[in-house]
Amino acid sequence: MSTLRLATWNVNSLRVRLPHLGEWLAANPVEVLALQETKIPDEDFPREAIEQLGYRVAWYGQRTYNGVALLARAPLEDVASGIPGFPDEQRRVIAATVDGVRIVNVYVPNGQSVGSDKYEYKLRWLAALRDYVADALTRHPRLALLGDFNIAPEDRDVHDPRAWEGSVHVSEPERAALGALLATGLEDVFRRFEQPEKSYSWWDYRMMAFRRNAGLRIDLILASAALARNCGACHIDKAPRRLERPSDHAPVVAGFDI
DNA sequence: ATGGCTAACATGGTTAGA
Repeated sequence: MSTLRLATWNVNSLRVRLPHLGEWLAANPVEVLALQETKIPDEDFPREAIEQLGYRVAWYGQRTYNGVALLARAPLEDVASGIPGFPDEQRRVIAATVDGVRIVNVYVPNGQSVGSDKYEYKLRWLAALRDYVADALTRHPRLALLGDFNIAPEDRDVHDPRAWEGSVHVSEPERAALGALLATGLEDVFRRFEQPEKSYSWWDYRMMAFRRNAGLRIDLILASAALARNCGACHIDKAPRRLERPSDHAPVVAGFDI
């Protein structure tokens, strides 16, 4: 029996956030960390800088946009990039098996605005992800799907549900797509535990949104039943959002007995 | 009021994020 701590963090440029990443991992030596929006082409990935922090790493990135990486203390096995059968130039998914647990790290498309081409892409992308995860679950009973989902699951995950009503990140089709993901046999482990009211993981850079706690909870850790039942804790760490030049997202952490 | 910040790319203004 050991503890597997999983974390997810949209760093909004790994280059800019490397100092924060080093500080955070020193204080929070999780076993696995899923990063999104690395914004670095594969050939320029700062592998040595990550390894010096004591982690192995697998990455799948591109210039300027998107990009994901998986950091782990233990070896990353059966690394897979993208969604099989869903050709996509945008690099948003990387998966690996760590300590016998399948980890799928996702950066779900933003969707821009309801009805836009990007919104339609987001829904198509989520449908493909559902099929991918459903298939993976048949081979990996212990599976975690974590990352930036760009969907607030419920109104309590939104600072001002009235203002956001019907808009991208909360619209009914997006929430239905998240529901279809959960229906494959996954659970949002954050809600297994008592949490502070108005818990969010993202705050706009503008209008002093962080100081006003005007945020959304869109960064999630979903676990299969076999994994979720052994989840001992889950929390959002707001500390890095208070630093100088922060990411607009905060890390989310969950611990599992495996 | 569709702005407001931040990052990338480029080296000033556009694109994108959420």
